Amino acid sequence: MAAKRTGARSKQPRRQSETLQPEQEPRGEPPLSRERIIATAVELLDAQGVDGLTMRRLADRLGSGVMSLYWHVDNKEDVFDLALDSVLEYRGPPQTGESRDWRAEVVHMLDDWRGGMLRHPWSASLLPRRALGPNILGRLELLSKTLAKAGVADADLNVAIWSLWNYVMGATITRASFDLSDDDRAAAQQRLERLGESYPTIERSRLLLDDDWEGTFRKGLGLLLDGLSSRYDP
Amino acid sequence: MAAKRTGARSKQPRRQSETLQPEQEPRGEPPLSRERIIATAVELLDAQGVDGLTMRRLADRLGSGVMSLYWHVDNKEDVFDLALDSVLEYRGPPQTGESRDWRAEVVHMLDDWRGGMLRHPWSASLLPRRALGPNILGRLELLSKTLAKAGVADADLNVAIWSLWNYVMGATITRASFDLSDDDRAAAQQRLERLGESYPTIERSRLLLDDDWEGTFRKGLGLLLDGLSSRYDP
DNA sequence: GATTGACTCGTACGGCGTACCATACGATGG
DNA sequence: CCATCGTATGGTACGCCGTACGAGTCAATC
Repeated sequence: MAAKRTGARSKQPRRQSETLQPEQEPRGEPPLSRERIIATAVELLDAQGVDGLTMRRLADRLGSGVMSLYWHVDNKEDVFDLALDSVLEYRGPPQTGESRDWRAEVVHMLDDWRGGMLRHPWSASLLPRRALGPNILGRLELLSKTLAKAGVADADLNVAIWSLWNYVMGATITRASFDLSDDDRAAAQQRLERLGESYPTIERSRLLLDDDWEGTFRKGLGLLLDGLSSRYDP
Repeated sequence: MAAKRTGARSKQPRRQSETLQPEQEPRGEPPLSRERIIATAVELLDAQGVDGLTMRRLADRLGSGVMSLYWHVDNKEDVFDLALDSVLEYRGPPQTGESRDWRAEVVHMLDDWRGGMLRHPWSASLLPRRALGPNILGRLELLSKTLAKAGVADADLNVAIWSLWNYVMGATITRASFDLSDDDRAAAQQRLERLGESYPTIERSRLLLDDDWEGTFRKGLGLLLDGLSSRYDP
């Protein structure tokens, strides 16, 4: 059976010229490492989306063999977990630690969280399906601490946190998905126009064409925090 | 080439006995149809999750060849779209149409929406990634109409709708994901205990062990609607 | 009887994740 | 100096996937 396989262009074995000493890394690729794998995975995910990440492509980008990856990571799920956590780091609010009110602090962290996920649109929909990594737990801890300091009673703390979580996740997943396919909105608009009589109200309000994601997010978050405030610090 | 394939138990060509008229469908499998394919896909998704649905398994369950499916559906994505929409139908509020206040109406629809998705836990995380089908558009239209009738100004309508959407989607996706893996929570608890010092507040509030999803959902939704009410019908 | 259109499905292709195994190489220590 | 061993690399192969292609069956029609 003659191999019909594609190129597999032989990579010559590093031995390019013995007179020229190897310097450090002219172009022979730095060695594999967990960190480099994750960074490259994030690049690949940003460029090609969730389905675009395959172990083969990842190895290609790294200039290595596929199976070499498995020395550094357990499996593909592991790559997802690590890439996801790497994108959720939080450096904290910009100013001094004490001068701001709890509401500004909360809004800043949530906004930064959402921003990080939107810069890597594959991340939002991945987050709920994976175990919670250290960075997202850190954000929850900070949120928890801020709200507690603001006077939210222990009994109501979890409701408040999960409500904010739900809102941010829903907003970001929705936004990231719509972002990926602008034509979906065109298609939806067309469908709406064809079936105009079926959906008069959302057609009139141009719900699906609303472009002001940022503003809508902030205002909705405001509604939620209003609900919180009216209950806990009238 | 001897067929090494599995069973493929030859379906005799319906011609079983000309004296006995064919009844309707003794056990020869009803014929393939778009509807039967979708119903079976939903069964399979419920039983095995998103990754459990493959065209081969689907065909197996239907007692047909794999490629026969492609006469009735375009491709696997099509199957997802149809299965998803089939799960999002809304039959409306239980009582007479006029007597209830807008808030009860909204809560009922959103609760029913969430319930439907949780009965099919694969559906929630699928919804944002696919084009909006007629059933979910119908829900948005109803929501839109109810809020408009309740006095929400046109300019604020989209913010209100998207906020509710975000909240419901976030809550349901999160819940459905946690549902799938109870051990995630055990693992998270363990991690929290090992790293107790890193996350004291969320450990103390037992955030990740909170079991009252239903109650948390309702209370958070209450917060959001409070924010809405305080603005639009003080 | 020939033709057509609706429907079914076997085969095959390219791609996937990853198990298994052979290899290469620096450090160790006899 | 050679043997051994831990670290790291990667080729091959297996079983699974989605689906293109084209051959087949069968009822209705001419």
